[in-house]
Amino acid sequence: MAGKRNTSTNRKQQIIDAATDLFANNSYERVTMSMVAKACNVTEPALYRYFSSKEKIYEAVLLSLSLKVDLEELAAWIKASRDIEEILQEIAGHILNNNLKHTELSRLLLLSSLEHRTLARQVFTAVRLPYIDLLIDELKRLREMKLIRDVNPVITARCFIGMIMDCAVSKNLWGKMQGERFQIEEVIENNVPIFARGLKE
Amino acid sequence: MAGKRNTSTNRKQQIIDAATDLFANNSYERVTMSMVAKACNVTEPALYRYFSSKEKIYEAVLLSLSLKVDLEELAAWIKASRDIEEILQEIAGHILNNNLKHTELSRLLLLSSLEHRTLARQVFTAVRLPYIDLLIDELKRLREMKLIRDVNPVITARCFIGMIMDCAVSKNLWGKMQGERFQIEEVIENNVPIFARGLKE
DNA sequence: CACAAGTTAGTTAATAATCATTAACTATTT
DNA sequence: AAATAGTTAATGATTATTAACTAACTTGTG
Repeated sequence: MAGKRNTSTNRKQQIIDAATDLFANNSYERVTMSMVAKACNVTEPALYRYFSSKEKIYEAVLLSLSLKVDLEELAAWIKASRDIEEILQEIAGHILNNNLKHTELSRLLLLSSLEHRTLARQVFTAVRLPYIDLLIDELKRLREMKLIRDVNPVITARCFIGMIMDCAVSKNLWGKMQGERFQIEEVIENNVPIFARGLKE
Repeated sequence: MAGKRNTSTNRKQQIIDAATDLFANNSYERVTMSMVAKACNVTEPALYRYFSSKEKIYEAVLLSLSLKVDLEELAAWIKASRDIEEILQEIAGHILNNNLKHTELSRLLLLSSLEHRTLARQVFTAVRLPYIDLLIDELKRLREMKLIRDVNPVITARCFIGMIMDCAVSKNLWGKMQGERFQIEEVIENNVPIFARGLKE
């Protein structure tokens, strides 16, 4: 009945992918090994060949997510700019389109940070903090050049990133509300300029 | 051994209170009937006299929360104002201090909307939507008076409320980050003016 | 006022389902 | 033949829920 076999690395990645999908839509405890196994077309004990526990699978999922956050390119691009609106635009676009284009990710991260207290910090650090730190630097830089007002860079950065992440989550979660459904582009186009204008001197 | 007995209404409220606390700090599946029972100093089957299932307890918790959102007073206050900054300030303050002063609540609501798909809409409607609708009206009003720019009121309102709710959640969740811990007042004082300035003509 | 009869609030003990994990074994690949 | 990828079947823990019973209140009637 069994037939073909998969290679170890393939299978491992398949498990992570399937688990990512599941954890993004259900809480940690609601995802069962049976669900993961079924999604991979194997039996539950097969999973234990690759991960010693459910917790380890979860950790692998988080790790694979944080690896995807690479801000090198974005940072380089941004540091050449002197316009806060352009900078915010780029950051928002990067969050919404590049890294969190699978919007499951933003859900997963929020969800995990809400329920797994110990992992929350690590998740936050891996995904949210890099953006915040980048923006803090930019705010300081522009402030020194007197291009923006004297705001608290830490609070402001946290707030802006939070706003964008909330958009990412809300969009798919609450979808059509008040009779209207919006595209990410519309949301950025409307909100980023508001924030940018408020920062300008 | 048994001794005193509690009245039905007292006990029911006690169960809801205890469950609110538990659901706010653990996900739905992580909260067990045993935990709820212990918190109420009764045995598990006793809970079934008041609620026919765990799900029903959860629903009762959500219901009791949504009942607490009363915007009458806030709405009256706000409609007298012609200053967008003042309006945003009041709304933010109301969210952060009045309704979500037990920050567990905001966690619980976010968490539940993230994992219980069916209840998500109902939770959203109960807690988030009233604020959004109120702000939409105000934005339209001020726009007609040419006091703010021509922005999409729905997107803008959603975004602002999302930003504030994210602050409420983030504050307690991630607490001290980047070496600094902020008070809600500081956060409002920094962010609301940015948003308000960006909206002004 | 008394007090039996019924109702309500609670208990202990059992049930059935689900879940993560392990043991022991088999088939496939190298 | 050695190593790897997978299986079936069992285990033990936890869980929500129910059954069967008991103690404490309430009420209607003499």
